[in-house]
Amino acid sequence: MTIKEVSEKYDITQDTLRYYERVGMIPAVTRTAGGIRDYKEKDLEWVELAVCMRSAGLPVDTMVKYVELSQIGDSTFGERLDLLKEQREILLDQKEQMEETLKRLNVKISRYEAAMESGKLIWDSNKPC
Amino acid sequence: MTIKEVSEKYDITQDTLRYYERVGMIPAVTRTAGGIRDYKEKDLEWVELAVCMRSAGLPVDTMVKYVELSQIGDSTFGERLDLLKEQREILLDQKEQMEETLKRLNVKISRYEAAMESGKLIWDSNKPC
DNA sequence: TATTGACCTGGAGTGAACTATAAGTTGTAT
DNA sequence: ATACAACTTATAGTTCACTCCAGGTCAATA
Repeated sequence: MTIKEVSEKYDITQDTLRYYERVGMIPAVTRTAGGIRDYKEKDLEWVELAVCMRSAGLPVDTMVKYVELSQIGDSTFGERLDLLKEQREILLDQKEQMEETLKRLNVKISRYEAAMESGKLIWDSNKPC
Repeated sequence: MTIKEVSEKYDITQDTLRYYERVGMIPAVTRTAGGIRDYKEKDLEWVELAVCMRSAGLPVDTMVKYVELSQIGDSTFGERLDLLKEQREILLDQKEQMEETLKRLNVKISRYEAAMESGKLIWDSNKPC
């Protein structure tokens, strides 16, 4: 699969795909004799994982670390498991923070809707809401 | 309340507080005769809102827009409501994406745990998991 | 009144994650 | 064989959200 096809499949730019490979967020991609990238099944799986993790805000550094450990081999199982668990904790915290903010947004939206309906303010106008 | 106290209360730096004010993410803070910031109740509420929204990843620009609309007055109610609803949609999407990633992390973690227990791999070692 | 520490502004610097550019190579269609 | 699009690398530039610094002002204390 060419870089163009992969970029379309996962909706990221070719530049980003090359960047991910360059910094080690995915292992070296299979190449043709001429040096052109030819993404195989295993390459695609790494890309898919990278895209998924980045879309949740997981730092590039962390994925790089994970890939490095994977390249070393079975001896790094424990470390990889620790890394994954740590990231899960971070994501859970972020999710909670997001839910907190969503709750606030909902309160504000309700107030605005009530205010628009009744045609008048129901809170001090120089305060945020 | 001094900037030092506010920075401690909300656990952000004084520089960040000044930055938020400078870019308009919070309205101009009350000052003493000598020009020193003296955060009043309404200032604190704006700070608190800013911190909450930022912690969920809402862009600074968006908060700036919201503050600008608020300064204009009641005529911008509709626009503010639209802005809040739009941000809610974005946050909900992000939350979904996060849940997706969490699910993946959980699958990976389970596999690693199973592999460590049984002492052997249960997936192709050159694939991500 | 002098010193000291907290505060002020304007502007420059930083780190993360891309994103763009230039100059060259590969591969395909005529 | 030649044109030309799609690829390659190395490197520089951009955006976002801070973060730091220099040089100056304000205010409480000895």
